[in-house]
Amino acid sequence: MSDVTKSCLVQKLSTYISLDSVSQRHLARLEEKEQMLDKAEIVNTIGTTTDALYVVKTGWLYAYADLADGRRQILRLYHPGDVIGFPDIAFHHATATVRAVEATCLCPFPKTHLDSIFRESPRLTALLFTLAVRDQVIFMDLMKAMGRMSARERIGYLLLDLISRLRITNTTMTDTFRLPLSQTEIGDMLGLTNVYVSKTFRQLEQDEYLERDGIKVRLLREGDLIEMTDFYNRYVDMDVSWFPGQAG
Amino acid sequence: MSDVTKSCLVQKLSTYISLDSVSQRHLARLEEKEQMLDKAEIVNTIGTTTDALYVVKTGWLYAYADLADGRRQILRLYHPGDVIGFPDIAFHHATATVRAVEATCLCPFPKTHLDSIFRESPRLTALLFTLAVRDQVIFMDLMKAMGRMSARERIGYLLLDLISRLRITNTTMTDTFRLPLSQTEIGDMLGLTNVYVSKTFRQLEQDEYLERDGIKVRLLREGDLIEMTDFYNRYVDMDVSWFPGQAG
DNA sequence: CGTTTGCTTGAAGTAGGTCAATGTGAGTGG
DNA sequence: CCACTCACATTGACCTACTTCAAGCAAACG
Repeated sequence: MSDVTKSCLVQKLSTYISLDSVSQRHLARLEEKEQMLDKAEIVNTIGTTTDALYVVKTGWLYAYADLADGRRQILRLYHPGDVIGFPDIAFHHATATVRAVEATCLCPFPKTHLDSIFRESPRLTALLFTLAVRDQVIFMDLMKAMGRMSARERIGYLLLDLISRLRITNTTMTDTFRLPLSQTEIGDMLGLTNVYVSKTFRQLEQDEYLERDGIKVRLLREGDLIEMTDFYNRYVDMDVSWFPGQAG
Repeated sequence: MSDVTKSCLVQKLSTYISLDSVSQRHLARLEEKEQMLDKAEIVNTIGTTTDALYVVKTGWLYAYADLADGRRQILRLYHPGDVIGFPDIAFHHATATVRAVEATCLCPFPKTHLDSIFRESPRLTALLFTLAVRDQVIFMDLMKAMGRMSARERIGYLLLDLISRLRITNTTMTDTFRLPLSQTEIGDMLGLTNVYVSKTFRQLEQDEYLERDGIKVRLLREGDLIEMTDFYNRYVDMDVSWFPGQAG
């Protein structure tokens, strides 16, 4: 049982619903194997075929796509307890390249493990489905930021999103968190240049929205940031009331 | 049976997998009722609670979010055969406002109908899950466009996405389609102003990428547009090979 | 200890925004 | 059938948020 309780995946999913033993057994199968990655190492390349998904055990990663002329868009970030590769189960070829931000530990598992979850655990299925559509909502929030917000607002939005995600599993976290992304990477997430990210960060610092200390960021006026960016925390407040009941 | 074959939902889903009679019966339940909407009428407002989802029978609609100062982002478009409201099943409150682009017919159904699909039809569940993650991929494609592409590229991307979606159900369509969106709405989808949308459209016309005739658009050099925008058609090429088999 | 990677800062350029005027077709009431 | 309105498209002049280019610096790293 200690193995199960150590799993970030189980820990993350448990914050939403209680997991019966059948569900826990299904989830445990997803973390049977381990694979270590160095900083900047690539998990899977866009356009290649792959049968594997991954549970993130430690470290941050991101999925991105390149344009022909070198422009790059980072599409999503993965933290411990997240599953990499759901989008790819819908297609024959990987739709994005995934790269490790830092040294990382992953647990690969085959697509077919999902199949058995769909057949045997309606409750877990409902949760996975709900998380998939919740991710859609989070993408739409981000689209609102990218389409209609200034650089300052976008960066504020990103910081709020990050701290909210980290709080899912780290309930003791207050206003400070580790941000292991370079400013070029932040720009590639938000559609900005590294130069302007730097300038905007300095401004936010000067206006006392935040403090930085190396890789650490401290949000000084989170409430003001929330108001500035019209931020809504999608990581709490999920509706699980309609889920099918627990299996025996 | 003629009722079932007339359903855009069944028609759309049938292009991906064969639907057994159990699945068809489940889907038929989603279109038992009908509701008409006028142009510009609102389906549900952001922040309100709702128990209903909707199958689109005829007409276009869109979901959007407003910022405090009047800026607006259109988040997604709905066409006949699409389901409105999946994102909302994850939350207690609606995450966006949905409005009819033109006169529209919807079929409302309660969340609980999904529950029974999850329990009784693993194959349909797998399809719905796959469509949800496919939508994620489409959002990420759009994010790439919004984050890293010029106005010209973004508009090209939108036109390609639209024509590809329309081709799912209208297999005879060639290079011309009806575009009932105003330039303000197109701008609100792509993070541009109506003024610049107008200027960019004129340029695209002048460079002979397209022709316009009132509400109709004709793509003259679709291949060049695809290359320009690095477009990948996500509406074909889905992987359904891993789905659970058909029920009896 | 040289090299690389990332952050900062400034100067100059540009894609797209803002503002404002004009045109135009679709509806609507008389 | 006409006059009026209204929503939408177009166009031009001007503006600015962000980019590009370039240089200098600090920290990490082999």
